[in-house]
Amino acid sequence: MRPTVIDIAREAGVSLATVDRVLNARPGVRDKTIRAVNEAIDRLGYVRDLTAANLARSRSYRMAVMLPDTESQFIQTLAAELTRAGSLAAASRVEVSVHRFPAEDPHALAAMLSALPEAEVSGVALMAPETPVLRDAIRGLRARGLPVVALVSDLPNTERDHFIGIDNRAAGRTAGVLMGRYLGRDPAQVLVLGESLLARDTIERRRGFDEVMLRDFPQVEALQTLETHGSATTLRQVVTEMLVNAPAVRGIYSLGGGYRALTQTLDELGLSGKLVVIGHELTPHARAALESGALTAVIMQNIGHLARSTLRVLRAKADRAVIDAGQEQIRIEIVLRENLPLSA
Amino acid sequence: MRPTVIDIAREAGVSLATVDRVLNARPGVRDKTIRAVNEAIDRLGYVRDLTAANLARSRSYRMAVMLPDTESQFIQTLAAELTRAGSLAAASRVEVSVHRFPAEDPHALAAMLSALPEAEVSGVALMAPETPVLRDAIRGLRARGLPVVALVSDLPNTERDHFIGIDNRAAGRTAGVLMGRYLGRDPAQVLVLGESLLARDTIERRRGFDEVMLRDFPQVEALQTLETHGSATTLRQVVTEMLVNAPAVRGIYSLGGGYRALTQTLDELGLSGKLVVIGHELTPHARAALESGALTAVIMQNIGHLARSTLRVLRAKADRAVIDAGQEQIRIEIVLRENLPLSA
DNA sequence: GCAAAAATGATGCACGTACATCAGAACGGT
DNA sequence: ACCGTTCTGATGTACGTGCATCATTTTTGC
Repeated sequence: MRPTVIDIAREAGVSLATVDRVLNARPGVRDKTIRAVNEAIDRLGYVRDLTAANLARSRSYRMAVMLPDTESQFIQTLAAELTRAGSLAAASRVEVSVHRFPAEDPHALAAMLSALPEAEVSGVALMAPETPVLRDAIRGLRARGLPVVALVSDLPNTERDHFIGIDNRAAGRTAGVLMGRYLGRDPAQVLVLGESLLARDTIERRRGFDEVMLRDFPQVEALQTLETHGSATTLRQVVTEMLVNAPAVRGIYSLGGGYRALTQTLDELGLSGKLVVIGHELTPHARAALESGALTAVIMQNIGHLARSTLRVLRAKADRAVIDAGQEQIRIEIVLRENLPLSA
Repeated sequence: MRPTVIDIAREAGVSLATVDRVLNARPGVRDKTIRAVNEAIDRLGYVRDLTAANLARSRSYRMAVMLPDTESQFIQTLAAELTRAGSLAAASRVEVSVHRFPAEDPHALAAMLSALPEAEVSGVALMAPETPVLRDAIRGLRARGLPVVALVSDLPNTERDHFIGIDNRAAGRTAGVLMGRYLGRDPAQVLVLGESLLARDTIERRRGFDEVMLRDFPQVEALQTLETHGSATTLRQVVTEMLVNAPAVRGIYSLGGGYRALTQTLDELGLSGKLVVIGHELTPHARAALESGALTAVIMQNIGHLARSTLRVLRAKADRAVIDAGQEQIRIEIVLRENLPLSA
């Protein structure tokens, strides 16, 4: 049988109340006694039963997740996965509420954060660009004792407890090295597409991509980022124009999504499968394009993992428990047709 | 507040005992009453609190894992990760015992399996080649009500409940496509190294590799697998001999580990960084070789994930709970220097 | 050596469910 | 309407820990 607190008390020659005080770091215990209890714990190999502990605490966790109201495939999937992870975690007393804020309005987000019902929320995850207002809002949350984690895009200069996501610069480097090696030794040009030049993740990826290109593949010229503003028409227009006028273009690097418009355009130009095309995020269209050969590789982060990790980390932070770094690290995954995951 | 069984009883107009009978599918409840209770459950959105349930059941799980006694880096890491995952899971009443069996003796494994203390074990995971004896042993375990999962290498023709690992053929294809594209359009030869030609995973990888090579890269010739028997001396000998005599060799595909001897040999020949070298499993030596450029890419499965997944799946099976397929799928990961994970 | 302060003990309820027992109610068949 | 069977209710204990209260002991400061 597993030892319980009662066994510890007997072994250490103290009362149950004292063991409890030691276990929960409550005041009013002499150092000597603390040591005696800890030694008993070690001797018996006691491991606190979390299920019982949580039950007794009758603690439940409500995690608030703030996402921009952008309607990109990525955000939508993330929201869905968070909700799904939340419904599975309901059995462990974790509830998730996903909130959306106007993407371009940091003040609105800050207002939402300070309006969170203090007593009912035990953790906050947010995906937002770093602004002074947000920094203050996060400091306010932390002051109220709430753990805060940055999601997808880091907030390095704030007091966030943790970052859950990938290093986008490294992701860009990864895309770069694949592009460079796939293109080979001959001189070539690469088209770079981005929805918006302002998004931090896009900038970071581009920076990583260029870094590798300049260092390892001087024969490849990465052209200036073409902005599509998320519009299929714009994308088709700029891509067509570039490809018709620049025959040296042998690769396309898409910093974001927009696979449908891109593959369609390539198809129309009769170039499907003839260029090295690398993008980010494995959307359903990206899957199809990988399978057909229109898309060469996708750099992705596992969104389901992202969602589960968020809940686990927030919970661990709320409990002041340790985090399994290995489990929570989000990998920069390279997806080819050959290693396509079976499901989303 | 979350509804509890008491709320359900009140809502359905029945007693707590009846709700309990319905929840746990115990006999002695009329269909009509069952329906009434289930409707109340739906109306209130009741979710059974697993922590309380398990506590009350005072249920604990002992999972037995059977691994071959091979001393490869991979197996050792797997064993370590399983133990680690087990110590973390101890807080949730899960215990893990890792057993080793003589790699070449299926009868010994079968004997160990049938000797498992029936009442004290609630799940079995095993990594072993499929043999008739093993098939029978697994059938025996299942008959005793124990869930059985295959680990790393599948046992498709047995009654195992689940397989946790990657499709090695797809992993071989992934290595193949990287090799082919990295080598470019010029004719080239590829050296293929394997520790043993008998291991099922090795065979599958080789098959996947050849499949892609023949289909997509006819200009590349994959040479016959050179057997190293896990010996550094043999490896050095065969690799040196081949590389000196065959100047057309521009790539090396290592079906298993043995990175240290390989990079050392390449170094001696002054070929470090000049060939496309692709291998499997991210050992500490592989990390170093990736960082130095001696190794081009590694195809891996996340061993920590493997271990955690094993425990989660066994537990879910023991509880007859549903499995989150997305979370349990082990990915075929491509690791380059650019997307090296921070830790193991 | 005494009072005040600090440390410890004893105890009991709470958390949400599992499970067992026994009494009593509703049911179906004759 | 009677009986036996099948359902249902009422109740209590248990699981391992959290947490609070109050009594008691030990330590500390002077």
